[in-house]
Amino acid sequence: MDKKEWSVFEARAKIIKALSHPARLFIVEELQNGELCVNELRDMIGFDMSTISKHLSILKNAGIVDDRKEGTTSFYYLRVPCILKFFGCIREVMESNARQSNEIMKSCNLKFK
Amino acid sequence: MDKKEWSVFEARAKIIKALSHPARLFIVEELQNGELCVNELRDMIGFDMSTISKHLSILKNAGIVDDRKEGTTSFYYLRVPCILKFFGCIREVMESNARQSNEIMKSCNLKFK
DNA sequence: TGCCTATTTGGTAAAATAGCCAAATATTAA
DNA sequence: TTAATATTTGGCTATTTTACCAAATAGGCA
Repeated sequence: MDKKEWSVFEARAKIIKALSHPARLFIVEELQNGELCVNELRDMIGFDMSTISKHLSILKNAGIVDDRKEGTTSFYYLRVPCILKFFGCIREVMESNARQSNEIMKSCNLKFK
Repeated sequence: MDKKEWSVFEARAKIIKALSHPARLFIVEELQNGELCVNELRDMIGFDMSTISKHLSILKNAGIVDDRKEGTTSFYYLRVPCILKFFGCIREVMESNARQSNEIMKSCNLKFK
């Protein structure tokens, strides 16, 4: 594959990678309902504030969120709402996986409790 | 956050993480056009065959692709076509990023060549 | 059986990621 | 100016990821 084409896939992967962590997924999902500051997210998620701050900077660096300063507080918000369409698809994958597991269980004559 | 809720985000993150590598994105995109074997993908991407095989197993493990054996050959195919909707959104993020860079350039009186 | 082809698996080294703590920065209030 | 608050940054360690090579596995065919 040529270098130029590969760099397109790298750029896409960078954005997706920014979403590939539970804390960051949680943040994106929460920001649907409006902006939040680092403090508030820390209280919801429970990691160290510095950890949350770094997750936010990864999302910001990917262009998924942006921030707005007010005094000493940084309010983060979703910059690209279409990200939310992602979740529908992820859900489909999970349901499809569950269906498959279910069939395997059945074929072994097992049942979910 | 409670443990159970967190595990949902972990499950989602696992699926997204499976997509967060340029080779794996390339594979998914190629599989839109029909199934391919490891060999063919190796020729297109250029990594070692064992590397490709491992990328495929990550995608399979996430439930995104599945395989069908024919003799010694494994044909891989997309199991969940909705994955493709992802790319539209990724593109939007990239365009939005480009727009922003462009505005920063402008505000510095610079232009793209 | 023994060889050839296609793929997977195990091992390993280098790089990236994630979390915490402590320290630095910045803004507001006293 | 000093103190208090909100956030970011640097440093460190532990873990995970990635890619290669070599070896193992499996099917098809002479």
